[in-house]
Amino acid sequence: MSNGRSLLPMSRSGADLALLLLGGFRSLADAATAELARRGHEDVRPVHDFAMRAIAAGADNASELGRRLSVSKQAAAKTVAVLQERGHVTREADPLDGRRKRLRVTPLGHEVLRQGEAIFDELREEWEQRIGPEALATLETHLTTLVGSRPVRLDAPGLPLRDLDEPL
Amino acid sequence: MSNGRSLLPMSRSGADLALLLLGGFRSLADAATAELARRGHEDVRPVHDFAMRAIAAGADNASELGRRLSVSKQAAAKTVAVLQERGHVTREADPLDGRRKRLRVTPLGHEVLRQGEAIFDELREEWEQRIGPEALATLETHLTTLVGSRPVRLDAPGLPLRDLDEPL
DNA sequence: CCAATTAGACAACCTTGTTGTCCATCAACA
DNA sequence: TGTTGATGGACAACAAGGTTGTCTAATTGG
Repeated sequence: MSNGRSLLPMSRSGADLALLLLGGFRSLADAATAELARRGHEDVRPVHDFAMRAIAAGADNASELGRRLSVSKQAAAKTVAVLQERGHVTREADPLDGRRKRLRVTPLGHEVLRQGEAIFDELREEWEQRIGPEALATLETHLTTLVGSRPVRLDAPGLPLRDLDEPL
Repeated sequence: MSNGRSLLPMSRSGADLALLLLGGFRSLADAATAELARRGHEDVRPVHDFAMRAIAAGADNASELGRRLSVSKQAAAKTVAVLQERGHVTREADPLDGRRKRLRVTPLGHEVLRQGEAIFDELREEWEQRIGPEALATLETHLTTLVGSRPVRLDAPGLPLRDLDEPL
């Protein structure tokens, strides 16, 4: 009686659960990336969205961004470089601190953020229609309980968790 | 009554849902990788586990492995190379087909698989204890409905989905 | 028997991370 | 004021895990 439902033909292994979660994420992320591309914003990945969001939320220099994203400042700087190249953020010298380059999300960047958000919300609604709003809400509640609010890194699943540049 | 629970301070955005799913996966995967390392199997990532499982399940050459993992045969070959180097799989000439190198999971490889499975199952049990077995089962059922049984790729979330080597 | 397909090797490259080093600037304190 | 330490950023080198493209050898099918 280790499992009262052993008659149902469904996955009960921990590994399958993990794959299911990953599959869920990828479904959403891939669909969103594709849709964003269709709307004219090529090659915007979750990482970019996430980074812009952090910048908009106050991480206005590369080092700070790295800290928020739990990533080295060098990695953050690289991401910033591509965002800048695409015109999604600007970098200008900080008049108050000669070391800093102040980051700001451009109107174009904000537009991308807005559309990304809308697309994710549409996808979520689709899911609501498929399993019902209550079921989805419950799922979210439980996941929140399980995952907690630890910061989530967006990079490749399976990288070793290491100490980062200048740890807190 | 668009949402009967609007008083609860929880996420209702599609992006948060995605992050929650990713967070769930990473929680499990990171914990499993760490625990596996603690048990003496350093640096075994989900990709390796997944690949070994496919090999054990019959993908006994690199090209076939690539197909099963939805990855180019070259990428599969690289993975095989590290598995071989670690003594988790062997590669020997196929006597029936001079082109093929037949892959086989070694006893050590099987041991890693076994332990990995056990660890994931333990993690799942932990989750069961935190939200209850029924809740977790429901969550799995719903997720299965939503993501279906499409093959899930384990690589970095956010890579563009492209046509692969020698498409089906 | 020849043409097409397939397995694998090899090389070059991309992306997104990581270190490590180095310099300029700021902040703090004797 | 001046030295010392911390911080921001740039640059280079490298790793992991993907991708393509090209090439050879072996097998398979007409």
